[in-house]
Amino acid sequence: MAVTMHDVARLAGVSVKTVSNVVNDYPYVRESTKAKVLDAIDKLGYKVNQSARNLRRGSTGLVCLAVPELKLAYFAELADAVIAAAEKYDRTVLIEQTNSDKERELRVLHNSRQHLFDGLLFSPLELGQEDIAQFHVDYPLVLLGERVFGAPADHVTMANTEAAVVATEHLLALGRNRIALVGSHAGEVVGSAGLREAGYRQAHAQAGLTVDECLVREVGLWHRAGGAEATRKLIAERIPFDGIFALNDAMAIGVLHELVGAGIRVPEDVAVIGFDDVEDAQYTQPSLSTIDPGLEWIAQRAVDLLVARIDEHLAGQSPAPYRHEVAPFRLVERQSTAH
Amino acid sequence: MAVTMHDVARLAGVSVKTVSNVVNDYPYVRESTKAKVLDAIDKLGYKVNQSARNLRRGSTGLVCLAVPELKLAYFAELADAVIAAAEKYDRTVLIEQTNSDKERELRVLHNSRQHLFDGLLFSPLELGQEDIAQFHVDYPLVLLGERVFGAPADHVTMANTEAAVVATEHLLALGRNRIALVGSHAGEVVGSAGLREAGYRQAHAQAGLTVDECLVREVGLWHRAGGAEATRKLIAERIPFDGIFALNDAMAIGVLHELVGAGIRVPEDVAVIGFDDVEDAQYTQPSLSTIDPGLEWIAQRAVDLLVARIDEHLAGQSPAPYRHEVAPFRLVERQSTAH
DNA sequence: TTGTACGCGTTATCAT
DNA sequence: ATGATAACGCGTACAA
Repeated sequence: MAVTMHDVARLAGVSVKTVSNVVNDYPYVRESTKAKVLDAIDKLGYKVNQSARNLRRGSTGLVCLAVPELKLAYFAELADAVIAAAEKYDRTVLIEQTNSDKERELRVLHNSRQHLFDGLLFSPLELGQEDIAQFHVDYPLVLLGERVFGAPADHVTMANTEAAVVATEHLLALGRNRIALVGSHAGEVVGSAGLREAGYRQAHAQAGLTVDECLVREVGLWHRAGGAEATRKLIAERIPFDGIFALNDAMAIGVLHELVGAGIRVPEDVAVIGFDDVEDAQYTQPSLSTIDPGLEWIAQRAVDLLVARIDEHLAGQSPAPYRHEVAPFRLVERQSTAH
Repeated sequence: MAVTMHDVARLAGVSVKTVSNVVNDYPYVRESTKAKVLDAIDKLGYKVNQSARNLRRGSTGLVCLAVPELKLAYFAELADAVIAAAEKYDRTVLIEQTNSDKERELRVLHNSRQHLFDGLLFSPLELGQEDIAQFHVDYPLVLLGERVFGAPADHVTMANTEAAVVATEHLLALGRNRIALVGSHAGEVVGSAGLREAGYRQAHAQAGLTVDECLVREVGLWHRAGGAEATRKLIAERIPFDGIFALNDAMAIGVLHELVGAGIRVPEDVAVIGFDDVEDAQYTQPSLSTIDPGLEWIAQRAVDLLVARIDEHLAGQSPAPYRHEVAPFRLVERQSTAH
């Protein structure tokens, strides 16, 4: 059977409270007693029972990060950054994959393992503005991404539209004026697709150009395969283009693969830019220009906010006004848009 | 305050036991009472308190997966596969990153959040054969990877040496006989590096060739940057080579990047093969030949074994003999080794 | 089929 | 500086 505080207390000849004091670094413990207790702990191989501690404390020290898919480099890097940020607060991160499944997103939010984590960092993909009521939960929640705005929760986003304007302007400045957009979600207004596409259009408008709609290519799931397929079609349909703005790096990688495979030179024939600045972008052939959306910043800020909310929640305070924070972004120029 | 079973019981006009019965799908509950209880649960928004349940049950339903780094595509894909496999058993996966830090690996194994998870799936990188005593833990443990053999735990591995033989033979069959090895760990015997290098050497020996030692390149951390750097050096030192076996795909991606960047044609001038069959391997330029080590199989099997051990542990049985299972692998031919 | 009462291992509130 | 004791919320003998 597992060894408990009582066992330790008995062996050390003290009360459980004293053992608890030692374990929790309560300052007013005589050195000699502390030594006795530590000795007993060592002898018995005692480990705190987290379940009991959690029950008593009413919190678990766990923070949940819910993302669509870890296989997507962006989310793997986000998870990495969140874990690092949470560590500073001595908190463990529980990762949930929602697999772009609405059911699962709802489950994370509601049923899920309630009371298992103290707070949730949620990056929804399927739930949208119309589901805003769902985000009314009674535990600390911080939203990531651009699917939902105005929910009763803190929200950390990136400057999608502004960054997309910069990316598009970068291509335009290269003298490209038939820039294909890869990754559009028709009819979407909020959401990364909608917001980034808006930037693409805005940059064109500001340059006095009209967008040729047959250059705007729909891709549902932003995976490499989608980018590759969109490019194949673009080529097959003999639509002329001299630039491609892929709405994320995964698709851009697929785009590059197809272009180079088809003997189209990048950037000479077609300049390509992505979005995310995933590590892989440095190692594509040619290396990929992209937008660094401030991932580290986002992770750090989101964890800061969440931890603050958790403390607030545990203290029984009523919530301070919700905040919406936007990460600073940066254009990263590499070979795929060199001149 | 959070709503408890007592609140539900009171509202439904039954005892807590009945509420508990309903919540846990105990079959012998009258339909009418069940309905009353469910109704009350709904009205109050009651959620089971996991901490209390865990304490009472003596288990948490959590399984921990400890990997070096999620940013490495291989581990992200492993995590994905493990989460999927665990789901079949209704178990949640807690991911710990050890960042190739020995301290952290020990912490996961020992201090860590004992009693927070029911079992551990551990892929060590720094701990090795000399630390085998450390693996003597009193909770269910399944080892992944090739750092430690003969520990008192189930172990799921891949056929490193055999697969490396196949990869090397594949290059040799192309007529390449100056094959550089990227990712060596000098002096390592077990461990992915040692085992795969052994396969490389074995294939050469079987073909009656001797390995030119200046083709064997050391890379500590198997990241893209390491592969790129090794390739740069190989070129700078003017060492002739017509093939490269990178010991994982991340390095192979770095290798490809440097080769193509230096104007060396792949596969015409230099054929390249990797190891892991990460999704990215399909999208490099040219696409990367590699070894599919049976990741899904590994994840599934590891979870099966772990869950079995957990059940055994909870039942208080003494452990059945430990098993060592080896996943089936497969050579994946792509453009980087086409002829 | 349902209710009562106790214990899981901690931490918190008092005392002393 | 330390000890006795009562919660925390749930599951489960045992009883009814």
